[in-house]
Amino acid sequence: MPELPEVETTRLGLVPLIDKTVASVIIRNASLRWPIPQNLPELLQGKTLRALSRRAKYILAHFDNGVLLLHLGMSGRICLLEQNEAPQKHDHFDIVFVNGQVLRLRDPRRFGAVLWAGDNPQEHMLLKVLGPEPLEQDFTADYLYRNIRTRSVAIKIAVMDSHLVVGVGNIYASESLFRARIHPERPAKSLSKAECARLVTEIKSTLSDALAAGGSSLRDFFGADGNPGYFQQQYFVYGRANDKAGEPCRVCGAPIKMIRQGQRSTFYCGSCQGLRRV
DNA sequence: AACGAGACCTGGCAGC
DNA sequence: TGCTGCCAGGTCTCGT
Repeated sequence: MPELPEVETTRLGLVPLIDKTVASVIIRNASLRWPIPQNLPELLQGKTLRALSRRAKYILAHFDNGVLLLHLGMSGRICLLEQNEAPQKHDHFDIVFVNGQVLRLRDPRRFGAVLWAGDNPQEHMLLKVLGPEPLEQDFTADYLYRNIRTRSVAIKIAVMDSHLVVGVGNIYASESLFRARIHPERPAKSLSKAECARLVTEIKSTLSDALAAGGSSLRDFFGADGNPGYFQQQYFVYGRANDKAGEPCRVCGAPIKMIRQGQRSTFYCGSCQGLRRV
């Protein structure tokens, strides 16, 4: 589920909780990626949610006394319930508000996180090492070019590195490289400045398009089934091949290919994304 | 400094 | 039907 658009969609869905006060916090299973702090109930009880922001794939919930970090990992989902419901198997964490609304984290694989970052979240271990936001102005062709010049890893691996730029997950790495006509196995440092410019442009537009699509599915997102926002999306390459065969490229008709990079699946069109300047 | 592999977990599905 | 193995949207940590 959670690539950047899902996280942002989740954040927007929680906005109705702003200015609501916490009645209680329930930790059913603290063993996520890092343990949920046991003192969270005392920290949050009686405190009011003042704002919601996002950094990379972290949701920052700003309370009177500090910031709670929420990360969805691979399989996490946060639901806003209008009233309490019986928890299901993987419902690990609730924040119950005095008006009866409930923020509930469901995460089968438990790669997600719920952490207390105090009143200086930008200095938190996990946040202070992050690269620029892809949609902000400081993520430029020049920035990318300067920061991959010494890196021989494949460009697809590089753009998924959160120290370089945040928020580009496995789906959008493949999609952005396709749209920029760059082969995913190209060594990062082999990209020209013009290619960096294309890639930056396409990362921004791919994520913007996906955000718009995610936003459009907001109404469904917190429904009983928690429909993800991807159902109406048409990927150029992601998921359009397996080991044996590929569906035709939407641009040129050549079969999409699938390879493994860094233990993840990568999809590309060998014709549109030819290996040049290696 | 940079890289690759391993680690954390559960559920779903293909193949036998 | 039931078992086995592989795959999945993330990202930190460790050994080289």
